[in-house]
Amino acid sequence: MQTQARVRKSATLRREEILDEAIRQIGRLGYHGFTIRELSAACGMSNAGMLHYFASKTELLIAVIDHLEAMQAEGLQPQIERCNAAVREGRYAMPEFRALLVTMVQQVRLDEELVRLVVVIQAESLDPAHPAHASFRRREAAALEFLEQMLAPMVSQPAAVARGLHAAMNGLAQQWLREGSAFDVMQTWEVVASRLLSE
Amino acid sequence: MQTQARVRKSATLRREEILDEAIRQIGRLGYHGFTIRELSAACGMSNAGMLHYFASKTELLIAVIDHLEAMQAEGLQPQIERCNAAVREGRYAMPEFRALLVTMVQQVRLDEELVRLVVVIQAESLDPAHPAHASFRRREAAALEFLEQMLAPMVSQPAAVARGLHAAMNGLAQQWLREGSAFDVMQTWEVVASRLLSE
Amino acid sequence: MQTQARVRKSATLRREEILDEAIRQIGRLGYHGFTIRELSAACGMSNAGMLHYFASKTELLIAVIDHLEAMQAEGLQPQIERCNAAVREGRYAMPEFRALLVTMVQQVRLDEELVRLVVVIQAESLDPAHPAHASFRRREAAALEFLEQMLAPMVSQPAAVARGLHAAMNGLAQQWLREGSAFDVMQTWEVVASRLLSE
Amino acid sequence: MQTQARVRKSATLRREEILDEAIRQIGRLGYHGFTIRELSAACGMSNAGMLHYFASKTELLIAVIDHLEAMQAEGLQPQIERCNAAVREGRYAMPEFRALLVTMVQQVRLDEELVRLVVVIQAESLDPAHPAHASFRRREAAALEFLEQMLAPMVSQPAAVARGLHAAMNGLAQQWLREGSAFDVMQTWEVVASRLLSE
DNA sequence: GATGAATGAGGCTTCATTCAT
DNA sequence: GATGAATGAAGCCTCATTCAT
Repeated sequence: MQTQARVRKSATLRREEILDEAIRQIGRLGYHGFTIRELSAACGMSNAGMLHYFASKTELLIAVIDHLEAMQAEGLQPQIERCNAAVREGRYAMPEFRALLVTMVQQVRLDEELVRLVVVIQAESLDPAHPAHASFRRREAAALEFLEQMLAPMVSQPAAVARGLHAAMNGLAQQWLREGSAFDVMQTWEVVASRLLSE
Repeated sequence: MQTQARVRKSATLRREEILDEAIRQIGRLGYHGFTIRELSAACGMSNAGMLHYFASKTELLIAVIDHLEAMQAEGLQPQIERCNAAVREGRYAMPEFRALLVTMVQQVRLDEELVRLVVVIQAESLDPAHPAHASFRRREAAALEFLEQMLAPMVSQPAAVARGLHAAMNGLAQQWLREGSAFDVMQTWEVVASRLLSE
Repeated sequence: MQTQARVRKSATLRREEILDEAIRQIGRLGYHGFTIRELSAACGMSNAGMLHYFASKTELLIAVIDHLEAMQAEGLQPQIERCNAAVREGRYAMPEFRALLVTMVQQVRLDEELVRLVVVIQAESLDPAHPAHASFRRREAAALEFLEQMLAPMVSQPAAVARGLHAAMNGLAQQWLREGSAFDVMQTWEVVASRLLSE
Repeated sequence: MQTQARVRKSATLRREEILDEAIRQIGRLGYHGFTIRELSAACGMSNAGMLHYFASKTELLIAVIDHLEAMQAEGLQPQIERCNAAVREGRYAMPEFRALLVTMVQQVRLDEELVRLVVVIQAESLDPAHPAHASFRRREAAALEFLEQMLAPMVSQPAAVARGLHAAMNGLAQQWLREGSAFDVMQTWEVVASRLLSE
């Protein structure tokens, strides 16, 4: 009866590995559907070994969301900065804003797994009892507020357009995930965004 | 000896009751999150009694989706018919089409629980292994196809606009559910639809 | 791959069987030490089958204690009644009281397993966080109060003697359990009780 | 580069600290209920760090019991010596013996935690499979033997009185622990011991 | 001297389901 | 038509322990 070879890795590396696999599994099955057992198996470690890094299923979800938030912020920060700069300088920020919107949708193509996670948890977390409920509520409110603020000098109904952009972006991402990348998101988004922004 | 209070209800009635409660629970917790135990408890019956009507968890989900499909079709059919009629008669169907779009979004307000179910299962069923995967894929494809077909004579990029409308509708529904009906969907939709449809 | 033969018994019978075995196991290992797995195995049923009758480990303990209380009350009730009667009638209740004390200690010999349970849980439940803490506190307070009340007309320091009787009874039971019934409890108790009661 | 704050303590000191905390925790939860994790946490060290001093849970228990034995012996030795001296010198040892008994019970008040440990493990170790079973059996036998031997020239039924004293002492300690020191043990003991010893 | 990483075993409990009644 | 009894599998988590560092 031989014991499984004990692999020993650095904590940071392990955590990253785990988060990576967790994004995949939670993105596929949601918080309710994924299991620690399968996750740890996929990470090549024991059930208990996994809980050494993230003490509970919920904690894992939180960590994954934090990770996601960080990654998305990182990718968007420069462009957001450029928008804010334009506003500060009193310039008409439309070009920067459109560039930002394009970048946001590009993420869908660049990191499909991350987007899948967002789309799945977003819907699952509608339940007030869901551990990510508050977090995603805040997230959405912030996004809508930012969009509206940017749109204020550009369009006549900034609040509605902000909601429209946000809604369409998410909806398109979901279409794209469902259809197995069978259509050109970027081009579709080009059309949709143009129409929503044109007065 | 007095007759026991008649708790025995007609099968059809019971099924309807169960489906009703199932919509609520699956809409809140998804397929993975809901449990037969809680569902049957909420229906005032035993675990096994419940499975007497729907033989398995999956079968229940299927039944719920069929029910949902029927209800939504019922609500939309007249308006769809009017659209098709206009097309058949060679008329410009825009007014009928816009009326249909408005009705679709109105459902969000009229039957929140039904919409919650759709939104939640839609996202959860992105997973190819999900029991509703195929069904929702078909559903979405059909919707997009119908929209595109209707839009063909109206706008220059019918496919993209169809996707935009569909995406925005779903996205708005989700916003509305998350924010506890804190904004005016109908008005927002008015703005969004107008912009997506205007050339 | 054959499934274990499904034995089906009446609920009351099962519950009794389970309680019986639970008394044995909890009496040996305490609440912290006994496991549902072993208990259910000893009852010839599955882990989950066991929880069909008692929903949790704690609930089982409570049930066992209730059972124990009932059994002990049943055994002592007539004698207690006789004591109370003597008091009511203004008689000197010493003979009845001594008979009661003897009966109490006799239980130790008659149902060793029950006594083992009491002795073990009594000590374990000193911890305020123990699920039987409140119950055993009440139990002891009631016993002491009853004893003191009975002793009031008989001895000069009824409170202390009550405590002494109660303490000695428990301590002797424990000695008897530890030494494997290697001495004569009844006779020892005769001596101890006489000395505690004699003025 | 500054030297890390010296948390490193002498091994003996650490051991003492651990034993001290172990007395508290085992006294509260028993051998089955206490966990190495909580114990080490309370000692401000890691799980593994703890096992560096005591290689296993059982070994810890043994060490705690040895410690306990040493402490109790230390407190009682002079008085026991005085008793033995009296006997050796052919004197009537009653005064010395009664002083010893008083000292024994005084311990209950002086080191509540130690007594709690004794009371809890005493009951838990009734189980022959308990790691302290043999040890506590020996301990009790020795105590009873000593008491009986001392009592032989003093009372007519030395064996029974020895058991009575031992039983009452333990029982009173338990009452005192359960009721949160709500009564005067010393005074109660005075009464009980007097009665047990008077012919 | 002490720790973090890792594990196998097992803890309680829940789940969907079966089956006899 | 409906239920209570029962189960195997699995779920999350905790435990004592080992081992390399």
